[in-house]
Amino acid sequence: MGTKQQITERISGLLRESKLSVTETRTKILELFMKSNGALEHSDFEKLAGQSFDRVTVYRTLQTFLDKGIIHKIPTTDTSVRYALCKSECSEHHHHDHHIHFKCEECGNTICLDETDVPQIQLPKGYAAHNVEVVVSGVCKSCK
Amino acid sequence: MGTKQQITERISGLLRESKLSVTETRTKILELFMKSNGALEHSDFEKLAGQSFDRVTVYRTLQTFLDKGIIHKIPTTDTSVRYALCKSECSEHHHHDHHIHFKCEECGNTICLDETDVPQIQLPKGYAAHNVEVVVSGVCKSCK
DNA sequence: TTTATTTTGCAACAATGTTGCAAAATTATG
DNA sequence: CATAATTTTGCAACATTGTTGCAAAATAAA
Ligand SMILES: [Zn+2]
Ligand SMILES: [Zn+2]
Ligand SMILES: [Zn+2]
Ligand SMILES: [Zn+2]
Repeated sequence: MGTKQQITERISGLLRESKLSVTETRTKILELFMKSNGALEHSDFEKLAGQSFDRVTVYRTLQTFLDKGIIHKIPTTDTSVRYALCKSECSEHHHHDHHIHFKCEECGNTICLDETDVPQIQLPKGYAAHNVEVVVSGVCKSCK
Repeated sequence: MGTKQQITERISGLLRESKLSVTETRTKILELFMKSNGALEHSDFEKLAGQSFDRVTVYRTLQTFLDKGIIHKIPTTDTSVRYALCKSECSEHHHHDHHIHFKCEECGNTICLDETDVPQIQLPKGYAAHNVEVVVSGVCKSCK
């Protein structure tokens, strides 16, 4: 992972590449993403940081990161929305997250399985697929 | 589909099989599901019926139908939750919805593709899969 | 019909998400 | 570095969504 100093510089670079001002909140939120090994949901940010963020700022920050292709959303069957860091291939107008997601029923953690490709889906005639989202639930490595 | 009379009787039967009282609200909500060819989200119910339901009753009704295996949830990347009727194989303690879902980017409609099986997913070592959710987005038959 | 049980609707509340705007922070410029 | 231009933040106020307790109403059982 590197030293705290190196991470901070990596984050600054990432923000500047996306033409975003380097601010304290954005830096801290990206740090949280990098430290956590899973997806985060909105309520996590206000807790995880110890310090409490302004809710509005968090909403706006996440939206900005989505727009810039820094993070992506993971579908759920509850009302929460989960977010995870994108890989470097994602950019402002194009997400390239060709991986599936796994949600552990034990620990509740949701992770990106970057090495697992999304499957080909044979749709009925007349349907055109642009994007395929796969979320597998079960028991993860650590909880087994 | 059958006459209105037949549908009402079918609904009564369904409710009684699930050991639920046959009430006006439950009947109307099930009618909406049967009439609509796609998934419904919470806000749909209060509009679609013309008449306005009590919000609390709708929440409780949907939760009851979920518990009894009458409807299932469909994952989304926004905060809304979508629901669709289960096939007859689903029961109180076991859902058997082995199909994928399709969300049209044009009309916004979400439908169950009952004839399309969920794919086999090869997970990394150490992960156990219990359930696989697939949501394909694109352009549907009608919008093509 | 009467009684027992379940369901509903209301009120009150809690949680989540949005908007406008002035103050603060960051970045660009000379 | 100092100043100006731009972007971001935090607050207030509001809107939407979801939850709980409880008495009244509806349904089912006797
Ligand atoms: Zn786990
Ligand atoms: Zn991911
Ligand atoms: Zn369509
Ligand atoms: Zn379905």
